[in-house]
Amino acid sequence: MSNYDHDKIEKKWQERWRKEEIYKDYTRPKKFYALDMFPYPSGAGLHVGHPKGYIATDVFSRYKMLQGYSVLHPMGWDAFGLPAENYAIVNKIHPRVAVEQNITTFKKQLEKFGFTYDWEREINTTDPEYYKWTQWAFLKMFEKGLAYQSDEAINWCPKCQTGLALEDLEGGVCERCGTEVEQKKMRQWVLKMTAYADRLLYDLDKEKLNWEEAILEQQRNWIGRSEGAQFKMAIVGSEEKLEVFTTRLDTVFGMTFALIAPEHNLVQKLKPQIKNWSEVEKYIDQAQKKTDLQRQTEIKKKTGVELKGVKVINPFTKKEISLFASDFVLASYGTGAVMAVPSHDSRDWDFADKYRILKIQVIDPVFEENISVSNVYPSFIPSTLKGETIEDATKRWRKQELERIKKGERCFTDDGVLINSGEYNGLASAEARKKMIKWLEKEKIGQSAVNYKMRDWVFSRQRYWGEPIPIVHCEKCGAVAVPYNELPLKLPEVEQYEPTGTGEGPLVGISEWVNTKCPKCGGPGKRETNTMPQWAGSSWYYLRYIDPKNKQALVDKQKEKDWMPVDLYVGGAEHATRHLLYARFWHKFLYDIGAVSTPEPFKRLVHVGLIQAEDGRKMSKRWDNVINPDDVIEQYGADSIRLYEMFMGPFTQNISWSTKSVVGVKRFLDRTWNCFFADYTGIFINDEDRNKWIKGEAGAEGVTSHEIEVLLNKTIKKVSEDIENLKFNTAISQLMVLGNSFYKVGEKERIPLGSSLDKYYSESINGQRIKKSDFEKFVILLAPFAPHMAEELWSNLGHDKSIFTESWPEYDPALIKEDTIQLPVQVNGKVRAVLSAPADISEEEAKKLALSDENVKKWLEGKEPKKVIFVKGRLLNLLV
RNA sequence: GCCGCUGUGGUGAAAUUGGCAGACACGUGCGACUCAAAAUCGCAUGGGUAACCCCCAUGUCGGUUCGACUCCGACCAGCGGCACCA
Repeated sequence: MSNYDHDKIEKKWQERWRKEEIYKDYTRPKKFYALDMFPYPSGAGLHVGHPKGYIATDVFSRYKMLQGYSVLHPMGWDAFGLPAENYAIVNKIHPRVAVEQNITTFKKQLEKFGFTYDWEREINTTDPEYYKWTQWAFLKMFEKGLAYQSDEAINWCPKCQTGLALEDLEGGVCERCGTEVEQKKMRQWVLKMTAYADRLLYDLDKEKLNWEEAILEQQRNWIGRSEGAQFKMAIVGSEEKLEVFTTRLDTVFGMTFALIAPEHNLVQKLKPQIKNWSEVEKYIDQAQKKTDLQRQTEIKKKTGVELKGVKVINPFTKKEISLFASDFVLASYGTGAVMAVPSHDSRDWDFADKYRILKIQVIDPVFEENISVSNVYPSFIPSTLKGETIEDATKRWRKQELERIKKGERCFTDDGVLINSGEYNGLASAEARKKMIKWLEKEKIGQSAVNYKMRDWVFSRQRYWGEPIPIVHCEKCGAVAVPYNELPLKLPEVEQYEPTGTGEGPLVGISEWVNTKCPKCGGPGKRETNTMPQWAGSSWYYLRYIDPKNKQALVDKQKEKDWMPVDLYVGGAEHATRHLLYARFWHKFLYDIGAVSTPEPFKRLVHVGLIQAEDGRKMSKRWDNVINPDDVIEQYGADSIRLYEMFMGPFTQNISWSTKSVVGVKRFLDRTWNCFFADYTGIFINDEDRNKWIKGEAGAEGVTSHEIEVLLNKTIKKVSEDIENLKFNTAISQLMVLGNSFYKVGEKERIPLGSSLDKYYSESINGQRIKKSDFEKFVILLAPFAPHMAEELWSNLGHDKSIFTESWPEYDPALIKEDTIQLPVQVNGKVRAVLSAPADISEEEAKKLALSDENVKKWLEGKEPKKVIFVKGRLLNLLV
């Protein structure tokens, strides 16, 4: 026996696992699919934060294996995209070469953790055999009219020199490089994600996704569904109509002007009528020059220009009102024009203030006797003062509101009851909206309508390092799909892959690639030179792991059914509205064409908390605070870093790394080893004695006290539950409690490591030890977290087969209850004594016991308790 | 501004979901072992108090309750998302 040499032992087991492939048993009846968000192999290599999520899925995978599941736990590389390309440009190296190098580094680093990845299923989004199916899916969308070309203005990053999707922006700047984006009109490919908006929203609930509420909420907000009404207003002296969308049709009688986006084409159409055209034109010019960022910083400063000579008729009041062009109206949302009700919309209020426009109050913040509160204020209860009823508080609040509104101090934006609204007076807002929509329908000028914040997915990039879009442009036939049997359409090798800046991709320079035949008519055609965005390959990769070598289909249908949906998906929260939205959309499309069998890809999603540097900042080369896992593994071992990252705090929380704290789990592992296998534990008389214990020979088998037996069973229960709930930190702390108690069994006989042996050998050794089978249960519980040490212990305990062929221990429900408990006794709610008592002690008994306690007597001051509160097995509270 | 999350020792954090606040671990102090140091082992460690009984203590203020880290209300601070979406 010897002390634990983590480096040697971990390498040994990793080697054996690779050889024996014990994880690749896919024949068991129960299946579990554990998925990590695959990394982007950057040049910097891994820091200790990256593997945290991988460790979690690995712990879960090993736990499920021990429970008898076939577990799919794959890994791959998301290697297309701007960062690889920019890295390649800076380092003057081809992106393909850079990616290959980086993957080698990443893989080497990951392998040191002893993960259960099935590397035969490794995928790489830049592999033509992989992106063939990315292109295939695109063509399917093209076939169904879901991939289309558009010339709308889109977000353009002048530094990355490419168009971007809405999801690629962060507060008006490019998410990658932080440059302010511009609006640029250009030809681009767009995926019709909005066609799936409702399903993307409703399936979050309907499919009962076990996702964190925070991420569900982010998706809901991002999709941003608004229900309302859309209607047309006549323009005096013109055939044109002004169509608006509103969620507050109930305020329509308060409309005192209307607003239109400056770039709206109706403005151009009304030019002959507009008396101040030069002024209007100037405003449009200015508005177009503004960046998103400028617009955002100017939120409070509303600007606009009246279209003089244009009058719009409010269909409800038949009154003529003015029309203004203003850049706070978004051309891309709704109809690009809105009705303005200054009394009940804060933006219209600001605008009306500036241009001195009339405000008419049409909503009373009140409820009449015959209208219930919930009808008017579904989510609002005014705060009450001391002793005040809700009714009183509502009245007081209403009075206050009314005064403010009358004084013109307050813009009231909640629902209420209609006033100044003709026949609709007295109706609650919600009811009024319904009736007004009916009226619009009857008059045939409008109807109910739904709008989304989410936009269609701008899908083309004017860059080199991405999947080529498999389309040929033909003068006669237009955009024609590359035939399926010609896929993959390979990305050609080029000398120059720097962006052109012209709005065309760098591929445009390779004439022998660009010039081709039209697949339809055989005439001259030109290939599409835009490439797909980074998010394309990651939108369906989890399907390819299931069937990575398939040449006939994206995934085999039976295999897909066997594994999908993903049972546990772990990754960063930053993907809430990007990857996770795209992947769900892509998946739903594949579902619709019958390629997959489930409407949702990820049944359970957990987001991993970031590991920050010790200084609390993000780990980054820039701050020189990066911790490399290789160094930690070298010093403390893979099991230690695995255990530490799971133990450092709640899994989903951001926590700062602390190298100092790693020694805590390292000590725990060493103690576990030293329990029975250190050179001189003292609890064995000699190696022969130890071997007897291992073989279970009579007289050497040891005893487990009832106390420890209870603790062991409790630990089995807690560790199982905690792993299920990804509460790894408390699972480990429970394992430590159990481990410490094992260690303490032989405490008196244990020799401190490095001590002079003579001194100890003179003392008696009584050979106290626990039963081997109980220690083995503990080792299995530890195995998902510290697999290397568990295997080594297991083999030292006399087993030939891997510990992962064993089964997860079950607890005995009879043995998780303690016989005696520490019963707290309170007097007037304060603990005055803690008494040892049988767990099932009755109230009478407990009271008797408590009344005999000195300290309890003292606090009772001789009085008889007026009331006794007894919670069985919990506490006793005496009130006097 | 709107939406969501979080606030507990010197530090990372626990708390069976309303029942002994601080499990487990880091750090620190003292002790054992050692010529010495490291490692290892033991004891202590929220604050007040010399100390016990005790008193105070889970961001702040209030409420419900026999009893609140936990539930309710208001506020404060921090983090994340969205941001003129009509």
